[in-house]
This record gives sequence, C-alpha cells and structure tokens, in this order.
Amino acid sequence: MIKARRESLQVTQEALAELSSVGLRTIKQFESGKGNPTLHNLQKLTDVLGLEITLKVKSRSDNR
Amino acid sequence: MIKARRESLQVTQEALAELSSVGLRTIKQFESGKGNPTLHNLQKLTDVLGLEITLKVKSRSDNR
DNA sequence: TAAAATAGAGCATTATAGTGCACTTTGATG
DNA sequence: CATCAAAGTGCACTATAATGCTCTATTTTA
Repeated sequence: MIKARRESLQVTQEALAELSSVGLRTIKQFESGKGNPTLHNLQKLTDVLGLEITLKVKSRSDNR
Repeated sequence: MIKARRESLQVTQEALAELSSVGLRTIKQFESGKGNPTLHNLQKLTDVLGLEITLKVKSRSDNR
C-alpha cells in the first residue's frame, strides 16, 4: 500500500527517506514486507505520502 | 481512541491484555499516551476491539 | 550491452518497544 | 475510613525495530 502510493507519486525510496526522515534501510525493509513499523514511523511516511491513518469501527453484522 | 473504544465496550485493560495477547504494561503505557506501538501490537488491539486500521488518501484542497 | 539508478538483503550496532514485578494513585463501595 | 478494583508509574531486562554500510539484483537508459 505504502509502496504503491510511493510509486504512484513517482518518488524513490531514497527521496521518501529524506522527506520523511525515516532511514532508507527501514523503508526498504518495510516495503519488502519485512517490517513491523512503529506507529511513529508509519505516520512519518503516510504524512509525506499524503495518506491518512484512520481507525474505524468495524461494522459487524449484528451492528444493525 | 483505543482507550475510548475499550471503555465503551466495558473491558478492563487487564481483560484486553488477555484477549489481545498484548502485555498489560504495554497497554497501560499506550493508553496513557506514552506509547509508540508497533503496527503489529496496534493491530492486535484493534482486532479485539472491533476496530479497523485503514489508510486513505488525504484529500487535499488542490485535489479539486 | 555497459553504465547508472533503484531496490533488496546480510551484518553489526544502537535505540527503543514490550514486558513483568512491585508500588502508588484514584475511584467506587461497604 | 478501610477495602478493593482498575489504572498509572519506576526499574530492569529482553526482544526487536531502526539504521548505516556494503554488496547484489533488478530495472532503466544511453
């Protein structure tokens, strides 16, 4: 998701690293599916990518 | 947010800890605003709480 | 195809998240 | 007030996320 967004914006991992102040190595791991990023780092990335992390109540069947 | 949701479900931190397999201490820190949880832990919590983490494209003013 | 740019991976180190334990604080109840 | 339950905090230790460096692989381009 992050990766797709980054690519659609035509930004390299390196550029993203600089813009977000998240280490390049970290972004690489993260994008290659090996990460368990902290919320903080995740937010730094989504912030630069113009994405928003939201929490929504999962609508369950018995919810209505 | 997590805290509010937990309370609205009338679940104690302790119960949440057990249900989610996240350490009680961790939940305490997290809820008292001192956390920088990993995505993994955050998901374990939201999962139990019936919440969903979503990423949406932030609509910017100059987007239209 | 050679060179350059971009992405992925191994290794080692540092910073910090996760956790348990014990104690304090706070709020509710008898 | 004494008691109890739920929440918050300090301390210490362990696990792992974050990071840099270097090298390899893949993709792009001349």
